[in-house]
Amino acid sequence: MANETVKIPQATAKRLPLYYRFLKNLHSSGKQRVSSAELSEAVKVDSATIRRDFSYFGALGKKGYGYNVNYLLSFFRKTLDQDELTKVALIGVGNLGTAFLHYNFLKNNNTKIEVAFDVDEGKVGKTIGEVPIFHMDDMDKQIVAADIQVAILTVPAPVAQPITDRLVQANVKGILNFTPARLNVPAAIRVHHIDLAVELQSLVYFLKHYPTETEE
Amino acid sequence: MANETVKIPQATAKRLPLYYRFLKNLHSSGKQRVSSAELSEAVKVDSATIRRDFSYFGALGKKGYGYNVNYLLSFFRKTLDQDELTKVALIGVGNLGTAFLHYNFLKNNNTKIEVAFDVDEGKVGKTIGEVPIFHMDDMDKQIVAADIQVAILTVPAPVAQPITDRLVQANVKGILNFTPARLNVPAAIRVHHIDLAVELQSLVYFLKHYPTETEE
DNA sequence: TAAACTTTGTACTATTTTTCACAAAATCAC
DNA sequence: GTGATTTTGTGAAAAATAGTACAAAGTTTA
Repeated sequence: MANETVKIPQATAKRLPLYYRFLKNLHSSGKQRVSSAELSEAVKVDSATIRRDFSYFGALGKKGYGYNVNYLLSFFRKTLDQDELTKVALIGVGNLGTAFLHYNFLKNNNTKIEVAFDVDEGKVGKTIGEVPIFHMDDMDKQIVAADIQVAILTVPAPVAQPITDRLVQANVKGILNFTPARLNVPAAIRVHHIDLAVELQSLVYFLKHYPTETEE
Repeated sequence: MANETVKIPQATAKRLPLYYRFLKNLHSSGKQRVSSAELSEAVKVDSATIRRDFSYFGALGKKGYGYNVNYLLSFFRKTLDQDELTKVALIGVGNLGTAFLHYNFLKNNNTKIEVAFDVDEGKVGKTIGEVPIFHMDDMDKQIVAADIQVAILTVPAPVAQPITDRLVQANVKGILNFTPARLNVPAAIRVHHIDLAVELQSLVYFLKHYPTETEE
């Protein structure tokens, strides 16, 4: 499962999907080769950092030439397990949840939202972006049955923890948490936290206190 | 404007809004005092890190006692400029944009979405969450007139850069970018980038390659 | 073929962030 | 009031991340 030889630094691992997307862009625009300097310009990451990131996977480039787009792309496809589908459930079909359902993650991606859940009877039974919406009461059963590995949590904050407990029970391994709640989960479960209000506030803080500073 | 004595580390600055929110919770639940250990449990940040973060602002706590919730709260309110309102514009009233408009940022916060823009004539003229929606053609004029400082960018990727150029022209100082595009802006403009697809992909990568590892 | 040029991969250095661990100061219990 | 307990604030160490600079190895040009 963990099939790389060396442990990749977390900071690097977070940039991989970004690299992958830009490589896809380059590929579809017909580009054959690319240098770390060009890539740097596009993704706004220092070119040395990019070369270092790539080097964790071995020597992927050629001196004086750069990187072969096709080679790099197929390498990353393997590395990011683009061939292996990860099944996702969306919990909470509010505005944010609906945005996710329309945002078709399946395209060229290794994740697919298979099912969505909500308490609103007006939504249950409908389909958004080809994803069927079920009632929250059926969540646990359905998630186990469909062998869902990841949940996107877009529910009101007060119910975030109890629902999380149910997700853990249902064998979910990762949670993308959009609620402001900080979730309590066993160590084996991975939670990524995206807090929209905090993002906006911290942007404002930086604006006021770091007048002209380097980027995030 | 930059009114703290010392430069606060960026990592610390990003945690401040989080601390602030949990302090508000504690306050409204009637708690008088709190230790770094308790806070650590709640926000999932190491207690030593919390103490260090606080210490950048001076000695806010009392040994053997902890921190006074009221004192800390009013201190952070000042520090985070909760009294000073930052005006925000929302560009692109799709699903994600609509989610923002319903998410009433005004409550207890220092930011307010004043106006929204879209190209869809069906949306122009309407109001969502008390925020009026104007046509994109009027954006530049309106943003200058309303003295908007921050823009939330929830538009399709292909138009992200041209719209950004207009925002820069209109004197916007910060952009919260939800499009996959990496924006080119002058050094003085701050861009925070939240890439939903990348977040999901990197969660999946961590799940597959770091079986039981520490949190993000 | 040879000289000029390009670009990687990485040793080394710098910076940032986190954590340990403990003295000092205060609280708490009785 | 006194001793046990709690908890901060921070020096120092460790860990993580980023950036500089350059030899090496290739490409390109002519």
